Order: sequence, then C-alpha cells, then structure tokens
Amino acid sequence: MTHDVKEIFGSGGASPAPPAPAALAAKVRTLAPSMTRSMQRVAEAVAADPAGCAALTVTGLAELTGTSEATVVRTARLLGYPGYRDLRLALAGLAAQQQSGRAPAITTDIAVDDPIADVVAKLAYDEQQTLADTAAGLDTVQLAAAVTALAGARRTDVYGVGASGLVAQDLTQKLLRIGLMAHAHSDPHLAVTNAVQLRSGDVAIAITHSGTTGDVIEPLRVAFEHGATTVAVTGRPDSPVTQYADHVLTTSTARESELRPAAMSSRTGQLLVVDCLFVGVAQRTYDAAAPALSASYEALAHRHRATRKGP
Amino acid sequence: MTHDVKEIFGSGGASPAPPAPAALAAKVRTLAPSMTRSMQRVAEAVAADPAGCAALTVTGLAELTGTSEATVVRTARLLGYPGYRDLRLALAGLAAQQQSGRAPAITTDIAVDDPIADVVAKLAYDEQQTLADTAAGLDTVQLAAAVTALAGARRTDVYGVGASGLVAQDLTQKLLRIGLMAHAHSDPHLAVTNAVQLRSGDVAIAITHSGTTGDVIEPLRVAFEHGATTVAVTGRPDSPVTQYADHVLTTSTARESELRPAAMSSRTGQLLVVDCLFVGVAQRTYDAAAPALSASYEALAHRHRATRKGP
DNA sequence: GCCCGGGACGAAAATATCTTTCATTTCGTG
DNA sequence: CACGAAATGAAAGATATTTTCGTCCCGGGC
Repeated sequence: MTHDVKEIFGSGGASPAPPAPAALAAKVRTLAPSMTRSMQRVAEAVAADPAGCAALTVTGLAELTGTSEATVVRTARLLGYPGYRDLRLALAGLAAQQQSGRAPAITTDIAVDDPIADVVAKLAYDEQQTLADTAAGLDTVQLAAAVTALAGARRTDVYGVGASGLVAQDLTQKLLRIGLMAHAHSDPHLAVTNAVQLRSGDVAIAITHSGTTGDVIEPLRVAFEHGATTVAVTGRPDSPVTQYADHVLTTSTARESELRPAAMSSRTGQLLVVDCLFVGVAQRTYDAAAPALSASYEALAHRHRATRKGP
Repeated sequence: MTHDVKEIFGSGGASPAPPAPAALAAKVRTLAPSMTRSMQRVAEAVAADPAGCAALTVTGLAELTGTSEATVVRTARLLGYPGYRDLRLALAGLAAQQQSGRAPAITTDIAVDDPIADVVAKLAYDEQQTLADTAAGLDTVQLAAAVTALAGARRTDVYGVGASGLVAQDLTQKLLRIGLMAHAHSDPHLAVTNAVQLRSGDVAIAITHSGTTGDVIEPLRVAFEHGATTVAVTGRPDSPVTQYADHVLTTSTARESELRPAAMSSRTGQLLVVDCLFVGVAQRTYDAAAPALSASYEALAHRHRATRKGP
C-alpha cells in the first residue's frame, strides 16, 4: 500500500475533524506547542477568557493580543475551525457552559509547601480534567477505525518506552485477556526486529506523549512500510510519529508543573484511550471476548486468599 | 429613526437589559404575542433549533423562515440583542448548554451495542468518578505517614502483580527519578527473597485491589516481620493484606460491569494514590528531587527527534 | 366603493466584519 | 554573514450584517 505525500499545511487533513464544542481548552493545550509565538498569544487569550474573546471581533482580538487579523484567523484554523467566525461561536458556547456551573476552576500549580490534602485535591482535579479533555477531543472516527483494525488483526504489536511503556503493557494485558495476539515492546531493537514480521492485516500501535520518541517511531515506521495498520496514541497530533500512523488518537495533558512534568501526567489520558480501545474491541468480538474474560478471571481465583482478614 | 420597535413593552430605557443567556426560550414566548407574523416565524425557528440556527447567517435564517434579513435583525433587536450577530452568539451558548445538559444520561453500564462515542463518554465518566471517590476517601494522615516513611527510606520495594504490577512499576519509575532507591517486584519468589533483606527504615508497598492476592501479601508479610515500614494500597480496607500494613491507603473503584471488570478499573484510583505519594515525597525532598527531575529530563532529550513533522 | 394613514416587509445600498493575498520581517542555519 | 524558509502584518478582496428607503397591505373614514 502506498501513501501519498502529505500536504504542507493542514497537518494530515484539516476538514475531517469537526470543530470542538467544549474540547476547546484541551485543543489549545494540545496544539499550543506547535504554534508560533503570535498564535500562542492568541490561543492563550482565547483559553484564558472565552467569554471576553467571544465578544470581540477579529480586529479586536488582534489588537488585544498585539497581532494581526491574519494571525487570529490562522489560529482559528489551526484549532480546527473554518475561520474566526466559527471559533467565536464555539467560544460563546464554552463561555455558556462555564457559566452554567461546569466551572473550569483555575487551580494553581502544586507548590512545594502545599499540605498533603491540597496535593490530593489538585492531583485528582487535574487528572479528572485530563480525562474530560481527552474524551472531548478524541476523534471517534479514528477510534472506531482503530478498533475495527484491532478486532480483525492477526497479531498486534504495541510500542512504548518509559511511562508510556507501562501503558503499552496495560493495553497488551487487556487484549490478551480477550484472546487477541498482542505483544508490548519496550526494547527498541526487538521492537524493530518484530515489526519486520508484520504485514497487511496486522496492527502496530505506538504510544508516545511527545510524538518524538525515536525508539517508538522507528518500529512504527517499519510496521507502516510493511503494510500493517498503524495507530499512534500521542499528545501531539502533528508530531513526527503521526507520519507513519494510519490512525491518530490524541490524548490531552493537564497543565504541567515542576512537580508534575507532562511526561508523567500524560499517562492518564493514554490509559483512557487504551480502555476505549479495549472495550471497543471487546464489543466487536463479544462472543469470543466474554468467555475469555470469565476464563481469565477463574484462572486467578485460586491465587486469592479468603476475603476476611484475620486467621 | 426616532422610535424603534422596542417601545412596545414598558422598559422605556434604551437598553439596560443585557442579552439573555439561557432565558432565550422564555423571552421568545413572552414576546411572541407582540410580534408581527414574520418575526414570529423567525422567533419560532430560533426557539425550536438553537443549534441549527446558530449555524446560519442572517441570509440563511431569512431564507429558512421565508423572510428577509431586515426582519431577522428586527427580531434579534426585539429579543434584546444589539443585532443578529449577538443573537447568534447567544444561540451558540444555548446550544452548548443543552448539549452538556444531556450528558448525565451516561450513568448506565456499558452495553455491547453502545456506539463508540458512548463508550468514550462512559469510560471517562467512570474514571472521573473513581478519581473523585478515591480522593475523597483517602486518609491524609496515613498518606502523610507513608510519604514520611518513603522520604527517609534507605530502600523501597513495591509489590504488585497483574494490572497492579504496572502501577507498582509506575511508582518505582517515579521514585527512581527523584533519587530514591526503589524496585518493583512482580515475581513472587524474587519479591519474597528480596523482602528478607529489608529492615527498619526501609519501606515495602503492596498494591492489590482485592487485598487478597497471596503473591503480594506474602512479601509484604515478610517485610513487615523484618521491621520494614509497610504500606498497602488496596480497595478493601479490611482485606488480609492490611494485616501486615502499617499504613493503609484505600482506593475506590467504579461500578464494574462485564465489559469492565474491577480488576481493570481499579488501576485509576491506584495511580492517583501513586501520584500523591510521588508528589508528596518530591515535596519533602525538594532540594534533591528538583535537580534529579531536570537531570532525567535532560538525559532523554537526545532520544527525541525534532518537534516538527515535516519531511 | 374609493381614498388615506400607518405599519409591516423586503430589496438593495451602506457598513462592518471576516478572509485572502502578498510583501516584509524575522529567525535559524550553513 | 549571507541565505532561505517560516512567520507576520498591511491592505486588498469577499462576506455578512445593518441601515435605508420604497412598496405593499390592511383597516377606517368619507
């Protein structure tokens, strides 16, 4: 299977993704790193005060951010809207949602001297936010396509290193439980070696938050070139890894701080995606999956002691 | 120019009434009687399908209702907005609110025939719930004690098998990053073998949702009996594992269903606890942790490709 | 029955707003 | 230090919105 040259702008097809309603804040955070300085200023202003910005015209927002109309429009496009007009509409929607109780609550970063109770609250809140954002920003078409590919795969390889390696293993464990042939690779050499074996009908999944981890991109590229269906789970939909991905599943990340770097918090969103993949596949292959799930549960029963404490 | 349509009702002032956010439907009903035929058609269309109308331009809405642009604008004015543009913004807000209001319908279990979008929503919701419950139920005194023990530990062993094994590894990875001597064990034999080495001042952490996993209880018991400080992260605060735990950290679990067994969903709460432990320790050992975090980040930099996708 | 005033209504001009184009500037690179 | 590519903004071009103004319709008085 050949793949045509990707267009310079548009980052992998602009139109198929419909604009987001409440996923805007997430989208801003997701795409901000790939934005130019001026665009970031615009995106920032928009994320900081949706209601205020919704009241502004292109010119107004351009002046507020010290940029030009063209830049504002460009930012709107990057965020997935046809133009500023539509971004503005989405902004109004977001403002209304925030108004009606679904407050985004501007939590502060975790500080060194925060009491432990605050740490718990902030972490829980951040992770909830990540889940909500990831869910809102997930492209269900891509997800469905990935599920279909998985459900019919001869075998599935999952690549991930570091924290993402654990996510890869989580996915693998789950898929194995419902009878799929899945394997997680964290050794780059072995991963590439195995990727060569893949062919059409097989699936390769790369998990990397930054989308730039060479150790993960390489096996995915090999799998891609050997005709396997490739999936990328990444926080950066325009990162290198997506070059070799038939389907891109985007995760969202919470604000990062010194005590909680992005590489660590990305896990939450990735796991949600993994769960979605798993449940999706389990649905499609229900007749086979249900008994397999029960069987693996039964097999573990004897490893557990009586429920009650004490002798 | 001297008198506009607006004077029909009291409110003699110019425009003291700010546009309505969600009160739009009510306003339409209130003002409908005082409207002309064409205006009523416009108002009706707007009230019937806010989302649809928000997507239309003046001309579009005029055509849809079989009227003219001027009439549409007049209707917008009558409803209290400066012009159609603002009505449209309010419409978008209303649509967004209605959209989000429909959300709580996801309280049911995941069914085999749920569309993929519902699966995403339900999973995200469940996991958010788990986070909230876990955070609410976490005993901060126990947590603080565990953190203190970790921060001063000579070495730390973490036990977990299956899905919990990944959580154990996650914790280990994090602790290693800030300079602690931590090791995750998923092999029960090796775990026990190593547990024998522990003594007072060391920490052993067992992670098991059911609290009945013998392979994890056993090493914790050995560690406990050798004088190590022991911590249990479990969903069952009265389960056997807590017998040998100095500190018990309780996680909450979402409703389980056939497609989403407890053993799989417990992960979310466990990871929150793990993050809390990590951040807590990082706070206590900040002077050592901060440089260590930066260092591990730098060390990985060369493993990443250039951020931009391009060829 | 016919004429007249007053408001409803829409066509089109006028204006505001958004989008595109293109020349300039900026920045990284060899 | 020059080169080229990307970023940026000014202004032209395209749309959308608002205003203007004339027509049409309705009901009442002569």
